[in-house]
Amino acid sequence: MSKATKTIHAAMAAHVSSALDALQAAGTLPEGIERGNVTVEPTRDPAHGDLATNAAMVLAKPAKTNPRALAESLAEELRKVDAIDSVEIAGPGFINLRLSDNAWRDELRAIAALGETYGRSTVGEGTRVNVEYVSANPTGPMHMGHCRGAVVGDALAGLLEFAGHDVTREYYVNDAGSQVDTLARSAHLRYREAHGQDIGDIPEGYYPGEYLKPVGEAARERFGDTYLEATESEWLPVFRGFAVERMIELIKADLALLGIEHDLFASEAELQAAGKPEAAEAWLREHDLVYDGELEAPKGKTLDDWEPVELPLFRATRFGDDQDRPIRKSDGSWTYFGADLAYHFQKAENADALIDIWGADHSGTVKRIKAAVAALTEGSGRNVPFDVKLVQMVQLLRDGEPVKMSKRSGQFVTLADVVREVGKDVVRFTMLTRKPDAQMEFDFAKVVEASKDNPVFYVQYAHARIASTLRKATAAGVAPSADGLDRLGEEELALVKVAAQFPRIVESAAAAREPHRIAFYLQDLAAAFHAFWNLGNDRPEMRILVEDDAEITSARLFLAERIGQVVRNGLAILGVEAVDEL
RNA sequence: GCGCCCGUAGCUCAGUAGGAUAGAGCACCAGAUUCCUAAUCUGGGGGCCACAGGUUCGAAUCCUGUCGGGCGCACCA
Repeated sequence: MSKATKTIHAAMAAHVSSALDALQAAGTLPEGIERGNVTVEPTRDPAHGDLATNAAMVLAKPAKTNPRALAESLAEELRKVDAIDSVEIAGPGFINLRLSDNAWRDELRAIAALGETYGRSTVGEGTRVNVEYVSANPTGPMHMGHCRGAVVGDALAGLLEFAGHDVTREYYVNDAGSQVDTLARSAHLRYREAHGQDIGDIPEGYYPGEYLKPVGEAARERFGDTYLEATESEWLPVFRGFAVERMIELIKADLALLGIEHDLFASEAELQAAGKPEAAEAWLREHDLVYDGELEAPKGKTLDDWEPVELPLFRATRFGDDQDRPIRKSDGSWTYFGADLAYHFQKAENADALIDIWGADHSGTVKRIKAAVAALTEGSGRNVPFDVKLVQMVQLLRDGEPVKMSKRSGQFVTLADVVREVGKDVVRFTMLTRKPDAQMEFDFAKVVEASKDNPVFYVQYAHARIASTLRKATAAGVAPSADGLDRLGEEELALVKVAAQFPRIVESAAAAREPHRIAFYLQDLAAAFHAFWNLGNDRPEMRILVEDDAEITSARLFLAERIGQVVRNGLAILGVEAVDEL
């Protein structure tokens, strides 16, 4: 990023860093000191100034001096910086910085110059991150149980991209397990139905959902009566492939409603056909990470049919798991874990870091798959950071009453229904108004409510207010302009200070891999804007549009336009569209 | 029995890689309204950050233990 467009917080961090360099050059501070803990952040209390650094406190010990003395030298360096108005030492050794009003006005110009790239970061340094999310079994349409993981995964992917990573959005299709046999049988049943046969009630062990009827119809069109009288061993493989293909189309269409499009659908069946699990096993055996052994009977619960069997076991305990894990079943086929392990090896081939988004019900399997990736790192010497993000359940409510769902009868609330009812943007934003590892409620009535209690509305309203004001200004023949920015005072600059935080919020949210922080930030920004707006209620001279003062009006319009820009940029990360009218 | 997640205001939740006097909304109390969008606004009360130790300049945050809640613990997927 060029110096001209360096955002203010980045610039200040750089100034502190240069000041420390100067102290080292002068011998005040020893060379080679670890600065990782040095922070430059906004203060909580405006009385402390705009920014504070803990540098003196953190570095005092390794520098073998006391914090106040070090703070004095550092303060002296920082006073040389133009943008800094005052430097004060406070408390145990905080250095409080107050920036000049012009520095904040410049930030406004920077937002204007950078436009939709304001807040973009290069911290990702182009590292290739693979985010795997959704990965619902291809046996039916998406239901609300999949929704949160889908949104969180997609928003995280967007966030990492914005922070400078090269992101791959991947979906793992579990098309090799026994549930696909069930799908194929259910589809064949509907195929017979489509030929006019009376299939009666859907038997136990079949998927009952209506969504398979069109699949049966399509099968009739494709295959005619070829498989009507055939034996199961003849039609099963055909119907597996056919039904899975249809289900993936269905799922892609559902995801599209949410604005989600994966880069890659990785098939478990193809993975197995390509011999990836065998290759992984061979490699692990070479490195003594897989051996043949017996599992102990599970403790704390009694299994009547427990029999010790020798199986190929992965040494998961070596990487922190509670027991070693079988990669093949006694019949020689792959366990889910065995295939999943190979799948993660495959993903790691084309990525520098892996992230999985899972439902919380899979928490028990986190350790073994983390162990698998750790083993890959150990065996190959290539470090592949791997994160599993668990997403908690969503309780669906309608006016406070739980929405009944029964998977057994095939009656569940589909994602498509919900998106059609409340809209994509409401679903996406609402899913991000709580940190993912906390359970949340989703009330159909509340999420569409037009009040400030509804975060989606509150943020959109800020954007719409700005758009409306700009429209009104245009009609009155006034345009935004940076010419009168000097006229912007304390109240306006308070708003700029919130907006200016956006780039660092992006960086910290990306580092923590927590897209919900963007949603919370946008609420803060919207609140700051609404607060500024409300000043005009009691003080007409504080309104954006001030009659008989074109200069202040233009300057405030310039400000408003920039706030709208930051709101848009934030919403764009989350995949939510900003609206100009409500 | 073991593992993971969680415990912050009456309620729902934040808390920015350990920072200064722990925040917001709802609810409650007291006020405001000829308004660029009142689709509200201003102010106020309200906390042993589950509990007890520890680490350090400093802990809601990190470590240990206890209590309480949730989830998981098969060659399932």
